[in-house]
Amino acid sequence: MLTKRQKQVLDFITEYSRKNGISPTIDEIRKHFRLNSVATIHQHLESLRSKGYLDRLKNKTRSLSLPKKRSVSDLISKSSRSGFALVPLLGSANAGPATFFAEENIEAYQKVPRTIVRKQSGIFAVRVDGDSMNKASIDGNNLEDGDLAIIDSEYKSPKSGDYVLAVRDGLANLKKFLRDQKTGDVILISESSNPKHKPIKVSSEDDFMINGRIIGVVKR
Amino acid sequence: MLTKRQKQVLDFITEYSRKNGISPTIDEIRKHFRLNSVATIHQHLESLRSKGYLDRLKNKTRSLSLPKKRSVSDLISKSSRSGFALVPLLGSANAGPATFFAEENIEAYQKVPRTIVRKQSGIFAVRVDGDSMNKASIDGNNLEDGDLAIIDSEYKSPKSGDYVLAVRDGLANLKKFLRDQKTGDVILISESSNPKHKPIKVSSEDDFMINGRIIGVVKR
DNA sequence: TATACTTTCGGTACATTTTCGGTATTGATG
DNA sequence: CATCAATACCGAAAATGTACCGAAAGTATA
Repeated sequence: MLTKRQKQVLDFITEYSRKNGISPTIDEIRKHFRLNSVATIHQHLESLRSKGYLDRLKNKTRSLSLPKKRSVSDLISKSSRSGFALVPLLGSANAGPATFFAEENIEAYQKVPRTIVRKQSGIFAVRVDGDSMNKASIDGNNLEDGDLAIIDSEYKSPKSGDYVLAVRDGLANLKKFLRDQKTGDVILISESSNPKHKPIKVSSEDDFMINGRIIGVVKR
Repeated sequence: MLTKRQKQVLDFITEYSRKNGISPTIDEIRKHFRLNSVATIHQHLESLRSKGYLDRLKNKTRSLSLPKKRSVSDLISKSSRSGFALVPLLGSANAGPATFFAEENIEAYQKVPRTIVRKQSGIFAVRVDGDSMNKASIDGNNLEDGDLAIIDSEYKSPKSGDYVLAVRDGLANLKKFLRDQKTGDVILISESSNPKHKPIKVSSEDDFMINGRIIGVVKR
């Protein structure tokens, strides 16, 4: 299909674009190959275009682009049009340290009905791990092992009775949030069939923070 | 596609907004680039807007905002740049009817290391349901309940010994594929610690089809 | 209304792409 | 072997696009 030189040029454009976020100018390509005329590169680009390996606009600088790969990005845009949102799944709650709010820790992008997720941003999902909340009810669903809890991370000042993702001493947990009327103390409840999960009273010295509210459940 | 300068301006706006929670004024952008006329910046903003990289309100101070669209496709391209692919997760194998190869049934987009997925297309994931393959070993991993099997759907002519996603009478199953040397018959094996799973001999009348080969496992 | 911003206008300099006519090299083919 | 076709390359000029300017006019808002 492609000649050796054409492939070299295409590879260079691909690499350059990946590194810099924008495509090179013809002259930059010329320099890279230590040629003397931009006309040469221009010809290669024209060949690549006619063979379908490259898209470009007339007379526009840095307008080279690789033809779309049909598959994934197509599906993505379709899903967001059709009543679903894609929210990042950030591992398990009730499990590891709460350092997981980093991009590297996105396991997957979960399709969630728009009936649950109405906002555009600030939403993520965590996997429910264990039985500590299996009697909690969110929109009629309880939170069982393996389910996904959908979290609104922009809701950080919970009211008594809210279900939240709480981080205490670096550990993330799904809990019911209660505030003692008199003392103002925060109490975290496990709503579980398993009596070993006791309420936790948060003292002011604790390294404590609410990471968001549970706004829905996706059953496994 | 953006020009170099346009990209610089967009990057500055993105950073500034992230840091300050509010977008910059045109004059602040001008200062940052040490230019002498706000008209220049104004032009860049107009270009960015017309290319869909920026939303803004007329005559409103600090009304620049990044369109929501960009986030997902950004993540996609980022994830593919950083050693991962996003593959659609199409429900459970060993479970329902094999009608799930439809777009509506995508549950999520799973991040999978490029060490497993080397191709651009034709890859999807299914959830392993049950213990029927828990003694199978794929790259040293066995297939336990809740794991994800990564399938290459463009590999439809398996060799004896391959692990495959097979569909028989409308039911999808993960199996080991064997072909009888003499008769040419196809036999599907469950590699399980549970002896109740018996080998299945496929007769030519069966509605039978190989949907792809298991190329990897993502442990849960 | 004062002032802080945004928008519009006309114009310059420079950067980049496109076009044109032409040479050199290679490999296949009658 | 001569020839043809395809590829790779060149230099220079023409055409187009991009980045920038200063000044003035228009809008939002305290």
